[in-house]
Amino acid sequence: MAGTTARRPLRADARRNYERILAAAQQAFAAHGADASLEGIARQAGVGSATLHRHFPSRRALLDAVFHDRVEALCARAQEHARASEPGAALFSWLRDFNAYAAASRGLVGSLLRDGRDTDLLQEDDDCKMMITTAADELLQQAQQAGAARPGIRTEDLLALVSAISLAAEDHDDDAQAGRLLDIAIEGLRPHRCEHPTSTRETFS
Amino acid sequence: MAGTTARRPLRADARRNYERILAAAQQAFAAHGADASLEGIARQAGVGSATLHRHFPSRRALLDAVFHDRVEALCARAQEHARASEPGAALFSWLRDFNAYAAASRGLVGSLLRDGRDTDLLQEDDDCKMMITTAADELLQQAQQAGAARPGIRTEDLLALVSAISLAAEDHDDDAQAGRLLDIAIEGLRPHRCEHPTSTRETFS
DNA sequence: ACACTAACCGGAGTACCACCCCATTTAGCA
DNA sequence: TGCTAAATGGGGTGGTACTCCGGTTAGTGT
Repeated sequence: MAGTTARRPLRADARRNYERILAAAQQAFAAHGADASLEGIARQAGVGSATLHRHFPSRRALLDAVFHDRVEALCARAQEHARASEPGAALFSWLRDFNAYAAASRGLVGSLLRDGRDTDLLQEDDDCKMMITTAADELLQQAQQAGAARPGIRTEDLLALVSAISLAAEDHDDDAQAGRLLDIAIEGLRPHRCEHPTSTRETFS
Repeated sequence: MAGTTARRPLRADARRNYERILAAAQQAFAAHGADASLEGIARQAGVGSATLHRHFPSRRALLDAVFHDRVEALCARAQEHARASEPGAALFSWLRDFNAYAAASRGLVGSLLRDGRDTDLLQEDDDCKMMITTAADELLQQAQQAGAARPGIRTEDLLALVSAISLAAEDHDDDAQAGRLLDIAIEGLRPHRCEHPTSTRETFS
């Protein structure tokens, strides 16, 4: 199930066009945001619009493909953080990474985290969201167990919050703002220090 | 300057059409979000699309007009809160009001708070954003002076954060989520209680 | 080397959309 | 009641997403 890659080797010309479209889309999304013209991407790639729509049935699918590598890298960093730092620092550092990745590739968050339920068809290849959710979930749980994050927080809310922040900063094209908003959010994720003066000190070994 | 209303009495039929468009837009935005078809709104209002574009040069202008009353009411509530509660509670209650208003009228936040700098023309009648900014600024400053909110926070960031939250919850159409995210954000706005044990006690009279 | 077939292509077509031009209509006033 | 400036909206332009289908080509079997 979930046969995202290579159900059959794909003919040489098809693969060539696929790559061209991907390259053009990467440029276009970077230049004009996630709602760049698909028609224009096809033109730029030197293929007919039908070809684009055949390879990528929805704009969402195209964005997914374009950002797949980046998302993979981001999730890899989550594991690095988890290995290198204590749980709280790992989570918070990763959130900043998330923000940085979002700022570096416009439209990534807006399209990847935005729920796909408005599109009538179910996303079969929604790896990106899945990957990020898994990564976030692990970091959050570990942080919560270590007492570095409030226990009430849900993974979906955490992701919604940081992606909302990245999206907002993107709209205002103010990268510094994302950092400031993230500061506030992170402060809000921390446990209330004065209310539980006992349990927040030790680090579980 | 800033002649937003009635530069000349406006002919009777013009005003009639203006109102019709406004009513149709209100319905359409509620039903299909802020990116409802303007063409459709004109059709629904029984006027030509040119008439719509004459009265409202940009989608933004139409949204501004549609939500003007609601924004006014929201700002009025800010003053009520300021009068009735202590500064911190006033600010936080108002943020929840903000969220509730946003949830009640889809597209309000997304369009009103989204910076207009992508549209080439300057907004001459951007009352809504101005009004909200003013209201938020006052509540925030009072809360900060009373030590109920961290001093580093900027009004623009506060608004960006809460509107991002409302927007995110709107996208997921999950009203409860907005509340949870707001909880986190508000916690992040509060001063670090343990770090400044001295100055947070007295209330400026 | 060649032919055959399924995979693949892309131009042309449909159905939307925002926005504008300008000939026509109409409200308000003398 | 007649005049004129204000207001109208049909229709045009140029853009978008997405689909159909006749033609082309890659890969395979012989």
